[in-house]
Amino acid sequence: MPELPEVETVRRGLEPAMEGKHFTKVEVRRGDLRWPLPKDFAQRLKGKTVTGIGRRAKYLLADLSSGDVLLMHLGMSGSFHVFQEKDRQLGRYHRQREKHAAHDHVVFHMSSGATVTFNDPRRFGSMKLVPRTKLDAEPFLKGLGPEPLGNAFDAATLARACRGKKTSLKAALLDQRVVAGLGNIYVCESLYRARLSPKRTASTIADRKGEPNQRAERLVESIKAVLNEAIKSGGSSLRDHQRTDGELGMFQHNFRVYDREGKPCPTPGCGGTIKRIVQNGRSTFYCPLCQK
DNA sequence: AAAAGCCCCTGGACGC
DNA sequence: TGCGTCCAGGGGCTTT
Repeated sequence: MPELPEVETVRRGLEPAMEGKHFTKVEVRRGDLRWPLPKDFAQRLKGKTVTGIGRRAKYLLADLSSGDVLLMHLGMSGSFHVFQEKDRQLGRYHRQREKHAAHDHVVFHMSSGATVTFNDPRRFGSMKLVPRTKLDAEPFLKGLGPEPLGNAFDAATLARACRGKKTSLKAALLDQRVVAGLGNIYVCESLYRARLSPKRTASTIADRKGEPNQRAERLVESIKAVLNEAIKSGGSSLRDHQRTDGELGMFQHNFRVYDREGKPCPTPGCGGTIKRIVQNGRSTFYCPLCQK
């Protein structure tokens, strides 16, 4: 489900509930997520204080007073829900949770009285405890490319990463080693805004020396703009993504191409029709007329 | 080494 | 209403 804007939305929702608080109780109802949680998972969290919650690409990282970092990934269908004591008193907890409670796999009880529930129907999500001193060597994080919203991500960086790549631009942008945090939606939307075809060979945004051309400039600008707008809207809610307060993200209403097969291209004067193709086994939506 | 394919899993939408 | 089929915001691992 969640790409960078959704994960960032979740991070911001978890922050007030968890930062500076300690775990009073941790329930593991189903430990068989993408990778099984270790036997001592709950025990290693209990009593520890969350000193901060960060994000790297689509990973959430909770820094703990024990020196561990709790690494969390939402997979395709994972979500976190925060309930305050007053929610429970008002009966909100029960009303909102009963339908999905079967997939509440991990529950954090925080010293603030807040309950943080990890729900994940497909169980592609994961959690892992890593000593902070070993974070640099963490395999899941090690190969990740630059953060697309960071200053280090610019046309030169992207062009260098795409230099000599024979694969499609779409596949290159989905590759987390090239740029970290984009997924199927925001790749499609970025390519549309940059007026670049998803079928274009990735290396064509750079010259032979790997220097960026004007396509690379446009693409980087589009990526940053789309992600920033999406974060402002609380992400996109298609099937599973919700904010930690249960409210929906709103960016799906701003999709220009994603999931809009057969609809008119929104580019003024274009007159094209959004097409769906399959690349590397995943849907791509684009306008064949104005995306070259 | 790079690129593409396979798979993990559940549920919703669709056609018959 | 009850199937069966296809599809889904990811990504590690395996194969080509």
